[in-house]
Amino acid sequence: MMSTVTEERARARVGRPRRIRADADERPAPEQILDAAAVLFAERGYAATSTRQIAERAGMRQATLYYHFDGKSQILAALLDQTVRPTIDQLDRIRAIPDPEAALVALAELDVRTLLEAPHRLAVLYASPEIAGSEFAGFHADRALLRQAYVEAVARIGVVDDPAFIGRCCLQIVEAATELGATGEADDATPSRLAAVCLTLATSVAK
Amino acid sequence: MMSTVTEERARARVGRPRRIRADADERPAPEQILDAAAVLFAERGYAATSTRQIAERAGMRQATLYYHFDGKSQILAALLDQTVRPTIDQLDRIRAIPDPEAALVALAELDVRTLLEAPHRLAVLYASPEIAGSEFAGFHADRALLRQAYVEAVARIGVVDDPAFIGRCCLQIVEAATELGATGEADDATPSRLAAVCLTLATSVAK
DNA sequence: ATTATCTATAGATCTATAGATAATGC
DNA sequence: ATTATCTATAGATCTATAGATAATGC
Repeated sequence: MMSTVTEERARARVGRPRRIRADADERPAPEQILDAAAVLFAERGYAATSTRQIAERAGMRQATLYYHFDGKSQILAALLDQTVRPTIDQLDRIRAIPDPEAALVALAELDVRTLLEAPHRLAVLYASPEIAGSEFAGFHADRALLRQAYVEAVARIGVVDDPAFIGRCCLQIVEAATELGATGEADDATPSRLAAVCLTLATSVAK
Repeated sequence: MMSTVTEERARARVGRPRRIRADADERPAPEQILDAAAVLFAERGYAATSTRQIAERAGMRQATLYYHFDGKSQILAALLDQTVRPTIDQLDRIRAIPDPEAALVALAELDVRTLLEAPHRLAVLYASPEIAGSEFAGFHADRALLRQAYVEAVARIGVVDDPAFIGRCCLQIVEAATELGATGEADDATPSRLAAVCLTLATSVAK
């Protein structure tokens, strides 16, 4: 009964305390690790980032990472998942939008927003051979679902000859968001502008 | 005088012979090294490729690389240069094309062809944080020249409101070539198709 | 007892340099 | 003498595991 009156005091953490106290960061350790890793992976790449650097930035010792993740690749896999999950989860809702043009725009806008909000714009790694390995097969399968959704959306509009190609181009344009974000060129208007570019491509008869 | 009659016999190589004879490869060592490195960098990334792996594939011992290049980063720098040099060298010629639309198409087609012909489509590394370092500043400066050329080309056409943004999108579309090439989706028609997409973007009034 | 951390380290790298060596060139 | 290679290695990593330890929970 008295135990309910612990509002003010931060809940004491179970387990041996950290040696380097990253004070005021009350988030669970896995979240701190993912956040630290995202910054470093996006800044210098996956292979060039060591587990020691990740741990240091997360305020813990290198070996502690392995209590929370099975290995370095699992950390990246979790992060990559965050860059596609929100969009994937809404694909059905988007497919149900009656107006085909509105559906493509909705898909592109959502995707751009997801990429820009993803931890430290991790999608800069998308094209990199660093993530070609089979450890990341789950991510690649998800990204294929997304690509397919663009192709479908373009096909539904029904203007262009080759929806597979144009859908692919749309995905490419949307993923430009990450680079725009990284160089500070992105703002609130970016999602709708990139979506407008996709719509232009999907509704212009090839000359 | 007699020395001119050495056609048939392969010219004997100066220097200690290689231990592992990569027979029938008569190219100069630096070329063999660049070729080996391009394959590996494109397949697994820069940081994840060791100098030992490069040397092995090039048919020599790891230390031998350092006779020809100052270090691993110089190898990548030389390769990156090859992915932009042919286009950069022709920028003036392209700027001189009288018809603005033809100029944009020529720029995009040339660039796509350069990217597809570059050693093992090394441009897959373009977006990667692995090459963000200052060792590659020369490459980044060249790429900025290219980006500027797209913006200019779009501005010359004079249809869209925001040539900077649309030019940026064109560059992104052109660089899609590398990924298309890597997944086997590219063919002879790819340069003109991607160029057509750029033209569509540059000549469609935003809706 | 359970949890989350720590210290310490094995074993496998990796880059770059030093210095020897085996060819050709003159 | 010059060139292009080799062998050997220093010194600095890096990932992952083993096992100890310092908290809370019951």
